[in-house]
Amino acid sequence: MFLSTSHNKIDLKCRVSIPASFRVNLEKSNETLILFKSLQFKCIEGATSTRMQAYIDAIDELDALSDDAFLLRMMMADSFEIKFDINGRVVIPDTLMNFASLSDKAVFMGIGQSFYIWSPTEYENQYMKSQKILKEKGPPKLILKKN
Amino acid sequence: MFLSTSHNKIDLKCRVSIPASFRVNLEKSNETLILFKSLQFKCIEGATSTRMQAYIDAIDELDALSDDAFLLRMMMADSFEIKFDINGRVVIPDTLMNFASLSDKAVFMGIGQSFYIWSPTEYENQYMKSQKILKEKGPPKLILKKN
DNA sequence: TTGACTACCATAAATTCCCATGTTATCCCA
DNA sequence: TGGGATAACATGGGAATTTATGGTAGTCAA
Repeated sequence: MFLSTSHNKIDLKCRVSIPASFRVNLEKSNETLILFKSLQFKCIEGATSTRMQAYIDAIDELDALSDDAFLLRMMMADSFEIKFDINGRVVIPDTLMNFASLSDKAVFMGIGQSFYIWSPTEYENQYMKSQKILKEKGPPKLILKKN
Repeated sequence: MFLSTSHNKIDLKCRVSIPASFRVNLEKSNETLILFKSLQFKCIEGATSTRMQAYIDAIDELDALSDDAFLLRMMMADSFEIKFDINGRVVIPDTLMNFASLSDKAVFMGIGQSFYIWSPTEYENQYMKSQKILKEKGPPKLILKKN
């Protein structure tokens, strides 16, 4: 489970510490980390190789000739298998730095099965948006049910 | 089941004892504790990892672009897997301290499947509110499900 | 030989672990 | 039933570890 949010620094070599709890999560399940462009947002998504496979399988379910499938494949093509240094840092590939408009700060946001890496401003926007939706529409139905 | 209410101290390191009965509850079922921002109140909610996993699984079931999925992912970002120290204390993450306006006292309130952590003043407010509703509207109609 | 990349070392700050202590609750036996 | 012994609990503090991050030296390729 990837949970919680943390703000880490990106240095001049595009190195950044992956939050310890995320790392532990990967080590526990003995998984490698994949970074790729989010399909929905202007951010990087991080997931285990297993989870990545699930995405790829989902694409196969689509009509192979459809525009959707085409777009998804193009997005997936920019995915990277990431190695850690001895201190738990990774280097974020240029392509992804640009895609997510990252410079010197990264916001790591655990969303359960995977996590997002945002630029601080983009993160702020999304957070505000969530607060607005929550105010207007209230919490998701399933939350209310289980209480 | 989490039941009863208790008032505990939060120290300078943001540590607080989880009421023993709650702890026993978690240990018995061999669960880890998750703390997160309540979607309905200005308080922290505590739940088991199993329960949280159910929410995570639910995200995949939803339309990935829907508001509900969006809110649930945000909820994960504001959730923390919490470890106990040898004395049954936990550290409350800064984000949650701020969200619930906690400083040096916490009110633990068991509500069955999960529990709330309030600041004393916020707890007082909610309690008064419940008393007022009870007076005006009378007790709630409760329909029990058959097992 | 330069530039990019990788592996490793160093350090300060934050976090975790564990021991100590007072207080409350529980037990047990007269 | 009273009261002392014992255990459980809540809380404080300090030592040890982990984490995030800066830096340097070595490696490979152009």
